[in-house]
Amino acid sequence: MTTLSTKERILNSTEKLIAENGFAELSIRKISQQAHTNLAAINYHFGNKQQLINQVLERRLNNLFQVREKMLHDLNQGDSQQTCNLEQILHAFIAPALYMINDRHQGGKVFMKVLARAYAEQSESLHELLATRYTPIIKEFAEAIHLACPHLPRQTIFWRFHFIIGALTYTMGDFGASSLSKQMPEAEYFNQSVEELIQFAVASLTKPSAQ
Amino acid sequence: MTTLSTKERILNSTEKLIAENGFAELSIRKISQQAHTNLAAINYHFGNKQQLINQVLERRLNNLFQVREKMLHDLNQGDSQQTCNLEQILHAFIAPALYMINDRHQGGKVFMKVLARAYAEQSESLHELLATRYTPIIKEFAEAIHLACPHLPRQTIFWRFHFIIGALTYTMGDFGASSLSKQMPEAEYFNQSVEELIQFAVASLTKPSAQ
DNA sequence: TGGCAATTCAAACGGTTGTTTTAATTTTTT
DNA sequence: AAAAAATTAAAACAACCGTTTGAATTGCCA
Repeated sequence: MTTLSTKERILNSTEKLIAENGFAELSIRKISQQAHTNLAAINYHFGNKQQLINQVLERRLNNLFQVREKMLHDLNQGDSQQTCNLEQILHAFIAPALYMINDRHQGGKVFMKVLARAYAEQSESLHELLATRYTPIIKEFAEAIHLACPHLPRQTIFWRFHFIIGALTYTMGDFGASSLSKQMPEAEYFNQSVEELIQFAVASLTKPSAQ
Repeated sequence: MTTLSTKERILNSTEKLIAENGFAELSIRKISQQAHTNLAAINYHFGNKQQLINQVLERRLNNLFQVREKMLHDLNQGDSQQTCNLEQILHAFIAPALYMINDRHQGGKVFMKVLARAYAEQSESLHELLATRYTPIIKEFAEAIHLACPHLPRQTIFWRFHFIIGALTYTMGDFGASSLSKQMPEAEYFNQSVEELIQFAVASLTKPSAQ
């Protein structure tokens, strides 16, 4: 166990508290207590509560989208035709998010609940973050899917990709609370959910659109 | 405009405030103000804040699941084989939720955001409500899907139905906040989302599992 | 080692929170 | 019309909220 800086301890504690009790019960007093620091340290390091929450989101989202983008680009690199397997594309989008959950050391498991909650709260800062910084990557993925699924109209792809993101977000927030997880070891449940979600996404994009 | 009872006005105001600002900013003072009543009226009619929130959830969920169940049973009635069209089954599950959103008079549009937020907050009362009262209906739907999709193992169906519920929940919470909606009239956007989501769900259950 | 900057700390600020109490008012019943 | 019950209202409760202030402490560079 390495010693963490005050700033890091505050970020980790905030993440944990949001995941456990939601935004409604979050207070900087509880945060400072959990982080074994003083109340004023939060305002000193982050300005105010909202900016602290923003940094909790940014810290991990930057990493997540970076990994996704790298995995997608590595696919294009290997395939000279610029068109790659649909399953690989969806893997590049879904797996980093779920692997993040399983990585206990980085605390990603905790963060994914934070992310799901921020979605639901329609946090302005999160919406802005996604709209400004991450839409380019989302569009890159949509474009790659379009190349892999020429049988589907562009608009249908946007819709279905939207729904896939929904299923992913919902599943991430559900981890640890699902009744299914009690029927098998957690690790097995996790691995299965990754595989099932990817297969689900592939299936949803494979069948030609009706009409 | 009929005159509503104090109790109804409190329920409606609570629903609206959660939908607009989330649970984090919800206070019974804002509720009583919006409902044009006194602060103490809330505790008088509902006991405390949490019980009020529970009733907000129950009021509409009871109706939603009732409609879903009726539509599913009507399908089984008409089809003597007990096996009915997959699209019809998914329509019976998805459409009532989205129609609820579009029904302004009943305020369902507002409620669906509340529901999406309660999901994300992992509200204990909501989880209990879903686990005790509504799992039977969920299982009925899963069983109907199983009959309509004999090519898929039972467990795969449970997974994919779970993901479909995720996509539905995510979409419901997204209404009014999506950037897509700005590109076309709201009514058209709504109708299209219903159709696209059903087609998405059908597609995800049509392709045989990859094994 | 002295001095300067960065950080931590305790204390207090004004406001808001959910809930309770007590009195006034309305509605219903006798 | 009188009495009883149900409902609304105003006021106060203690507890907690996010933020600020100013002094104490630490770490770092000269």
